[in-house]
Amino acid sequence: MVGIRDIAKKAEVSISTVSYALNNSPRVSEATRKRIQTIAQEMNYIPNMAGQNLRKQKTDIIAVYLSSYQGTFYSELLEGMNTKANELGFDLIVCSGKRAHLFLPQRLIDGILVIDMTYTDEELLKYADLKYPIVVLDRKLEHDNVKTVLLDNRTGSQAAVKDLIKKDVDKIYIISGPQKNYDSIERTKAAVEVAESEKIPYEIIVGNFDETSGYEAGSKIEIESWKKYGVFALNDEMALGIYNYMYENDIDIINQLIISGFDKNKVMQYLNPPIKSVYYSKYEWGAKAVTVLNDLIKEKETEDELIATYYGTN
Amino acid sequence: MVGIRDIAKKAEVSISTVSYALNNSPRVSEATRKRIQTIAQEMNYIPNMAGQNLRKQKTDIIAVYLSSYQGTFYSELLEGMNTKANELGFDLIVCSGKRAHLFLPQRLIDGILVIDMTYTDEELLKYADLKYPIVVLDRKLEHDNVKTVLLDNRTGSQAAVKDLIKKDVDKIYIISGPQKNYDSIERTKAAVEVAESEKIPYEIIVGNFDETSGYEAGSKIEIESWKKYGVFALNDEMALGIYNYMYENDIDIINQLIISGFDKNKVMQYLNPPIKSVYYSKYEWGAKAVTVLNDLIKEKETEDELIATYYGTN
DNA sequence: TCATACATGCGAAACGTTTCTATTGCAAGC
DNA sequence: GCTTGCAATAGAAACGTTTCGCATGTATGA
Repeated sequence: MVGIRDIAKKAEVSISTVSYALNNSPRVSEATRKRIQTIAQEMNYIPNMAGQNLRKQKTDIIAVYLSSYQGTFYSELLEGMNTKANELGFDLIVCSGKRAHLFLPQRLIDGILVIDMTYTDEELLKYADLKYPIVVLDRKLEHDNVKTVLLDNRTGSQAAVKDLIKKDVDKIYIISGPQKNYDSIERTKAAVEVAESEKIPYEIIVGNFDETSGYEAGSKIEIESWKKYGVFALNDEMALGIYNYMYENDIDIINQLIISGFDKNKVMQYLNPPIKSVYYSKYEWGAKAVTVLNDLIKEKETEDELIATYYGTN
Repeated sequence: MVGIRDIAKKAEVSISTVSYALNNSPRVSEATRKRIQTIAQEMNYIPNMAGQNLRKQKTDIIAVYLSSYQGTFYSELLEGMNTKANELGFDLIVCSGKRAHLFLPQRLIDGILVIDMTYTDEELLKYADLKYPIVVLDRKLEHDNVKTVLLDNRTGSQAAVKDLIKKDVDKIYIISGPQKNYDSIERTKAAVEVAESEKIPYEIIVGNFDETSGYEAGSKIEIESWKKYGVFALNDEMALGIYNYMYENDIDIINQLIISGFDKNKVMQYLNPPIKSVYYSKYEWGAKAVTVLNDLIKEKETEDELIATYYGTN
C-alpha cells in the first residue's frame, strides 16, 4: 500500500506538502505540485478513505435505504438518484435491511434518503435531532433537519377517478394500501373527494400494496351484471392482482369493470387490455430528492418538494 | 459526538480498557465490562467507523457493482446477496456507475461482486493482482484471486431448444446477446449444439439483450406461412421485443411461431400466451456469490461455483 | 538599508479507534 | 517472608490523512 508518506520520501518533501499538492492547494508552488502529482501517478497512489474520512469527518457518500430490493419500482428512481448524486460530487450506495442503519450514526455516510417504512418516524426523528441530514420520500415528517420529497398524490388520483366516472361507471371501488401509509392515505383522500363531489357511490377496500392483496380485494367486489364498475387500485401491484382475479373469473375488463392503477409499471402495458395508471417521473423524483439532501448537507436553505403526477397510458 | 474517550472519563478507566470492554475481550474483568457497557449505552455511544476502519484496516462491507439499476432482473439477486452477506457479518452496499469503482482500492470495502460489463477484464485483473477479493458473475476470469459464480447456461439452453424441437418447428432462430458477452456465448453454443445434433436448421440473429434489439430481430425473421418456427431469445427482454413485433404483425404465437426466453422475468407470465423461459434461482445465485466472496476475504479455500438452470413456465 | 509582505515549505497535532507492551497489585507456593 | 505468576488495567503507538501555525527565504517598498 503506497501512502502519502512514500510519496513524500520519494519526492523529498514533507507529507504535508504532498497532501497540499494532491489537493491542489495554492500553498505549494505550481512546480512542486506537478512534480508530486506525477510521482503519485507513477506510484499508483490511491488515497485511503478511512484516513481521509477520519480526518475530514465526512465521506461524500450518501445512501438510500430501501425496505427491499424487490420490485421493478425502484430501478428508475435509483438511476435518478445516482446520476444526480454523482453530479453533486457524491457516491450513492443502496442499502436494504436493518444492518445498514448504523452507517449514518457511524459516520460512514453524510446523509440518507429514506423510502423504507420499516424505519419508524421516531427512529428517524431521533437521528434528525442529532443533525444527521435526512430526506424522506415515503412519509411526511415535521422536523427542521428533515426534508420531504413527496409525490403529488392528489392530482393523479383525482384524474384517475374522474376518468373512471367519465366512462360511466356506477360505482367506484378504491383499493387502498396499508392503513398508515402516507401515499395510500393521500390517494384515498383525493379519490374520495372526487367521488363525493361527483356523487358517485364508492367503497374502500383495504389492501397492502402487494399483488395478493389486490387479488383478494378483487374477490370482495360484488358484481351485478347490469352495472358497470370502476376500480382504482392505489398501486399497480394491486391492480395486477385485481386484473388476475377478474381474468380468472371471466369478468369483462372493458365493458363491465375498468381498472386504474398507480405507478405505471411496465407490466401494465402488456396486459390485454392494457391498464391505465397514474404516472410520474421516478427519475426526476430521485434526482430531486438528492438535490434536497445535498442542500441539507451543505447547509443551504432548502424546501420540501412535490413531484408532479399525471394520468393515462402514456 | 460521544467517543470512547468520553466513556473512559466517565467510567474512570483508560480508553484501552473501554475498547476491550466494548469488544468483549477477556482482558477486562466481568464487572468492569458490564459497567462500561452500560455506561456506553447510557451515553448513546456509537463507534465511529472511520476510526475503526483506519485502525483495523477493514470495514466488513462488501459491494455489488451493477452496470445499472435498470430492470427487474436484479431484485431477487440482491435479496440473496444481502441476506447471505448479513448472515456472514457483512453489510452489503449496491453501487452503480464508474465513480464507485474506487471504493475497493480506497479500502472502503473488503471485497466486490461484479455483474457489470462496463468493467473490463484488464481492470478487474489489475485489482486482482493487488489481492483485492473479487467475485465475478458475468464472465469467466482466470486468476488466483478471482472466483467466478456463473450460471449453468448449458443445461437450460439445451432444454429450451429441445422443447422447441419437440413442438415440431421447422427452423430455429437464436437471438443472441452482445458478441463478447459470456452468457450469450455459452447459451448460443449450447443451443447450436442441440440444433445440429437434432439436424434442425437454425439461424443466429445478433441482438444486445434489450427489448428494442429483440423487436428488430423479430423483423428479421422471414416467415413462410406453411412453416413453423421456434425462436430462442437468449434473455427475456429480447423475447418481449420479439413478442411485441409478432403481436403487432399478427403472427400466431402458438401455431406458427414459438418463443422461448431466458431469465424468467415476471412479465412473461402475463403475456397471452405466456412465454416459456429458462429459469434459475437468482436468490441462490446471489447467496452463493457472497459465500464465495467471504471465503476469499477470509482466505479460506474456495471453488468456482455453477448455478443450476431449468426450463419451463414454472 | 531596513522593515514588511508574501510565497513556499515544514512540523506537529488531530481525527477515533485497536492492540502491543508495560505496570500494578494480589494470591499462591515454597 | 519472599519470589513467582497471573489477572486486571494503563500507556502509548499506530492506522493515513488534513490542516493549523510556524519558519525560512526572497522580493518589495520606503
